Amino acid sequence: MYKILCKDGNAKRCQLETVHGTIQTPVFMNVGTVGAMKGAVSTQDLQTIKTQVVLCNTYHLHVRPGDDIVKNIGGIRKFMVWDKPVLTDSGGFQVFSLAKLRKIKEEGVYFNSHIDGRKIFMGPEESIQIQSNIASTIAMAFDECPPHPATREYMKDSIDRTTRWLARCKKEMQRLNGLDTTLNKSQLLFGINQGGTFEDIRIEHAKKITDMELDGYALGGLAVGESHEEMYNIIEKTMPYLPEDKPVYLMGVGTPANILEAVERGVDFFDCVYPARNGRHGHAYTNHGKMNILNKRYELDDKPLDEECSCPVCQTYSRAYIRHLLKAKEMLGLRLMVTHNLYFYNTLMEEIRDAIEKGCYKEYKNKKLEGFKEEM
RNA sequence: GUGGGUAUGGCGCAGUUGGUUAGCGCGCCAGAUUGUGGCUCUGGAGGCCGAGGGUUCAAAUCCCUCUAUCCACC
Repeated sequence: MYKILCKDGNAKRCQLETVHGTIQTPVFMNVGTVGAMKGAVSTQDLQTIKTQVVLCNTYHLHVRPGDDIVKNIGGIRKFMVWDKPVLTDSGGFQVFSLAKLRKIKEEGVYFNSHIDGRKIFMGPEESIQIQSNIASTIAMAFDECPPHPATREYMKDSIDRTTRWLARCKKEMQRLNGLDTTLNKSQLLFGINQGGTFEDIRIEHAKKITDMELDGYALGGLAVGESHEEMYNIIEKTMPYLPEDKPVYLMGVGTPANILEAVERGVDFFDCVYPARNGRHGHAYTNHGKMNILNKRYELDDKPLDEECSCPVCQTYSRAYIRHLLKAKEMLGLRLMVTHNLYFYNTLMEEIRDAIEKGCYKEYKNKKLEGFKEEM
């Protein structure tokens, strides 16, 4: 079901066939943590901005509305009215991002809910059960995303536990996919490689999880504070130890430049909160770099966010108007910014796929990176 | 008209018994943010403290006059 269509250097143009449709890679998954894109972007809007996969979060959906409710309604895709693939993150990242609200034990993680403080236990089995209830297309293994920097000792203990958790995830997934009551019996499971910036730990871990024969693999624990060079180095050093006939997902990354570099090193899947979060905060991504629309210089600017962009927002609204909406804290401003940014990212991925097919990825990448450095 | 209150950056306010370069919130101007808590954080600009005079080594702070404004009463 995962096919390599062509390669250009290490850059891969592939497709992943799933029960919910075929994903063309490299792909940027659009983050909709609680079953909704932030910024009032509807799943109807997603059709026009070329979204292929929506990423939801296990922990967040478990806390609210509850995965039992999602299952009762018929799964997350029916719930949010989105018939294409959905990937659920396992809650592993919340081990990192909600560090003050949790305790890690061998059996799993004890959280205090960020909503009402109540105790929540999530281990590998629970995470997979929740993801099965949500009925996403792809489930992620429950891991620990270790902090950066971390000592060698901490990192070794952490990835050993993550490996043990992965075995439990796989076992639970096999059990659930065999039950008649399961909504998506073809749910895929991706394992997550960890090891921080320690090359040898990364490689050792990559070998171990490759042996466990999962449907796909992810590089986790990157873009958590290390430099870009360290991140690119880890990708380069680790990729040879992950199977080439399986998709690879670089979790939580990143900027358009990060994505261009990672694709060149063979990565298929990406996701990042940047286009949505930075959009809400006034940053528009354009072919000429990142623009802070809140800056005074755009007060009277009647040009679109990006003159080379053909998204519905750029066809209609001016920088000055969008700036005004954000200043006035109008919801429409957030929506227009996020819509444009997601369209920009999705279009970037389309161009990347096209460049790989044409065998001119390197030239495309360099030209693109030059453009990002230009001043508006 | 009488009595009382208040005048401090664009707005709203702190400024202790007078004591070094007058603070705070919002706003403004910038910057961060990488498997999302519609957040949060970090910088920066901007004030002859209503006007004039006096007391004092020293006044946003005490005294006098004026101006503006608010409240109550006639």
